[in-house]
Amino acid sequence: MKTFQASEMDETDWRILGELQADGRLSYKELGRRVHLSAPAIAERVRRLESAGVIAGYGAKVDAGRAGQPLLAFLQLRCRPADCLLRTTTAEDFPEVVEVHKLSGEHCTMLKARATSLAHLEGLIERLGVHGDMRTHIVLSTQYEGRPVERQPEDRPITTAEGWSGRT
Amino acid sequence: MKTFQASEMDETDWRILGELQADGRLSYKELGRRVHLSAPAIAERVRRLESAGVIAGYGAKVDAGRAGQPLLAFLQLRCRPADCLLRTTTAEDFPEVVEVHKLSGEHCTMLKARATSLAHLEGLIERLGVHGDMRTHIVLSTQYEGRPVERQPEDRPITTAEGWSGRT
DNA sequence: AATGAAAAAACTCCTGT
DNA sequence: ACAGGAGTTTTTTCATT
Repeated sequence: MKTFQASEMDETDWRILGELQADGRLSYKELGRRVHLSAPAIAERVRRLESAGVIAGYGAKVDAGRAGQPLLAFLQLRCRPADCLLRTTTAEDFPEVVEVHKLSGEHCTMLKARATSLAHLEGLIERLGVHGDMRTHIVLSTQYEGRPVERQPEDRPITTAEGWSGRT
Repeated sequence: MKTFQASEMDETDWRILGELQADGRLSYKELGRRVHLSAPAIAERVRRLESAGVIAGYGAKVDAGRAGQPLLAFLQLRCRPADCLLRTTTAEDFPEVVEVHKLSGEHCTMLKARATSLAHLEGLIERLGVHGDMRTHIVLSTQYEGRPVERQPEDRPITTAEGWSGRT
């Protein structure tokens, strides 16, 4: 493992990252053509990004709807600590849950789940509900998902009330 | 484009889908070895999944944290219809927003956003806030994300109160 | 980092079952 | 619908500048 900081990534690295997120099967040759670098130069940069863990792997993007799971929902769970979902169950118990995040705030967990039908979703909610209070948000439509991670612009100045400015 | 239903996917198709989601760069030969099929047979199945849109593409998986964006937040927005986010802005205005979903319920939109720092996140929230009420959920840690879409088990029977059973 | 050549690997076609 | 093998193309890697 290399010590490689995100801050060391130059514009070319970000372009490579963008291209590879859009098409993970690009050859070094084609990738080089797009970012104006030779294949060996590309190969070295990609290997560096991989060994630094910036590129964690490559995967097929599956359209869940076309794979028979058209329903998407966000479920906020406020567990009873005694039998919190994260302590008493395992990922295999809920194959429809595709993301699990621990949250700040009153709801301890945010789940993202896919289901084949409303009946399926209903059953899932019922199975999850025993672990605590739940707030369900059914997605009507998705504008976009899986947007590539890209370079962020400089932090913009934050408007601060004059009387409360942090340090002068 | 073929008329290809998700219901026609057999166990082998699901295994292929699983392997390709885990590693989108597998060769047909290696993929065939794993699911016990020859390379030509695999190639045909993969092409069928691609042209049916079940496989929407291939991409590099980027570790946002290692790419300099360690912060993740879910933002629920209840827009004023007049200047709803989805009507008055474009994706380029908010590169930190990686997902946009329209929701049922009182909050019309669920956003997922990544930021480089708390100051950055603060600025983002401020810029988004002008479009309506917002509820912010900062992710403390992510248990998992990007779980592969997999075959769902049969719908389990839903417990129904006797006196309210739908049809008898 | 670019170029060019050698080596390796992948894909596809074809035939047979 | 699938397996096996040969041929062809592409990709990767190495040496050199």
